[in-house]
Amino acid sequence: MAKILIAEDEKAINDLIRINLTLAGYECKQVFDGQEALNTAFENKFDLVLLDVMLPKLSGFEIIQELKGTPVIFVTARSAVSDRLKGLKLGADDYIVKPFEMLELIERVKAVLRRTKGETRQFEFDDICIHLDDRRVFKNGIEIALKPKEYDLLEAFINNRNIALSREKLISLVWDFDYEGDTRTVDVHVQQLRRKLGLSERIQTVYKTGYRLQL
Amino acid sequence: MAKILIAEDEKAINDLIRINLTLAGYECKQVFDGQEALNTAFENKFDLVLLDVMLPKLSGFEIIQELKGTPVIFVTARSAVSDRLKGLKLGADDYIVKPFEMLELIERVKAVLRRTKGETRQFEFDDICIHLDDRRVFKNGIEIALKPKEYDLLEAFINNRNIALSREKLISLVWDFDYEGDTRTVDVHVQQLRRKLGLSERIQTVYKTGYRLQL
DNA sequence: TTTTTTGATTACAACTTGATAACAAAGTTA
DNA sequence: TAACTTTGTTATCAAGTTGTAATCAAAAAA
Repeated sequence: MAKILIAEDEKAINDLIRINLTLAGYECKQVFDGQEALNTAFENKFDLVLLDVMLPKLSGFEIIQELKGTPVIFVTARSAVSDRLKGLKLGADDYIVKPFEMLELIERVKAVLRRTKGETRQFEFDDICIHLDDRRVFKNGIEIALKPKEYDLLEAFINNRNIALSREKLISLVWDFDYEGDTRTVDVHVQQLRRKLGLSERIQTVYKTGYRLQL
Repeated sequence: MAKILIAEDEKAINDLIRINLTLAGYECKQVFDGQEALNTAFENKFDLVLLDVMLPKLSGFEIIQELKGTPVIFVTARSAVSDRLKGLKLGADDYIVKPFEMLELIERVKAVLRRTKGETRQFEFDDICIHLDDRRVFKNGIEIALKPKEYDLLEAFINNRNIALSREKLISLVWDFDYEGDTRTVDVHVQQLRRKLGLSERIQTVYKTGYRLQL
């Protein structure tokens, strides 16, 4: 379980973050000013630091320079564009602007942890394994060469699995979204996926509607 | 346009929220105590409820348990961590602590609505569950494949349940509404629904009139 | 440039749907 | 009861939808 340091001086926000990250399964430590943040970070090894830019005593910018090696997500008040740029330059792994959706924060935390731990994103079902990072697809461990459009279509199906997607929707997801009405393009590509990956059962035709990847 | 229920006993704050959300393009309904909130929520379908924790008569905590399916943002003056945790556990979609910036509230409202838009609307009776968003029907958890017209007819019955519908009315609801007089089309489709879903009892024949879905 | 690959489109085959007809069964009236 | 009306059910087939191989222009690679 990853350990996260929350450095944020507004107690209400700090608490809210802690509650949500705890619920999401992370172990959290709260600090409320820059000096405390630095001391705590030196005493313990954290997998990630959520760092408010404007902290009492030491600013986030000053702290990040000392945190070499530890991933950081900057938390900034709205609209300070220059702050964000500065933060990223100084080595932040991501930033998030207040006020933010908790789910968004959790997604970013997950993403940074995934990235910094060198984990690869994969998606698997049946005998199919999709390496999302390098866009390669394996069936029973054997790589199946998909053409770019075919892969894009597959990813669209995965991201919208279990729901029926109209041809229009698929075109807007995979193709450059303005598109004249009536073509068989989607159909042909769907057939390719079915044939190459043996997905006849999984990619279902929804008559008069479109297609659905059923998992 | 999304409909939002504002449950907040301090009239000044309630009005302030209403004014701002109305300006932001939402349709608002104001209530000032917990009992009223619950009643109003049952009478109408809201896309979101802004729920003060400390309401007269019924607390936000008590109300949220009854509001299954409707997104909730808790509004609280307390900063007690345990309150928020309790709220999140009970299913609040987000939290906002008074005093708050109106812009922040609007941002959160937007975010929650965006997120919950994807939620599935379902209609259930007996052992039948209808997923309205993806037009799929389950009986005892097993999907029953309905043809497009069959599904349309079922939805027409659901939307007009407990009242007798003439064949003409059904045709105007389900078919492209001009239609010459005397065909057995509706009858045949009604039989399909009865057979596939075991609705012989529920879809009643009203002699000389039409059919009624009796729930 | 030439060659190769990609992928949109066409054309037609195969399949699905659902309106209708035909007749059986059930209900109504006298 | 018989005569008649209304509803239930099955089978059929035209229209509409989807599957698929072949073609060819555009893009990418050599």
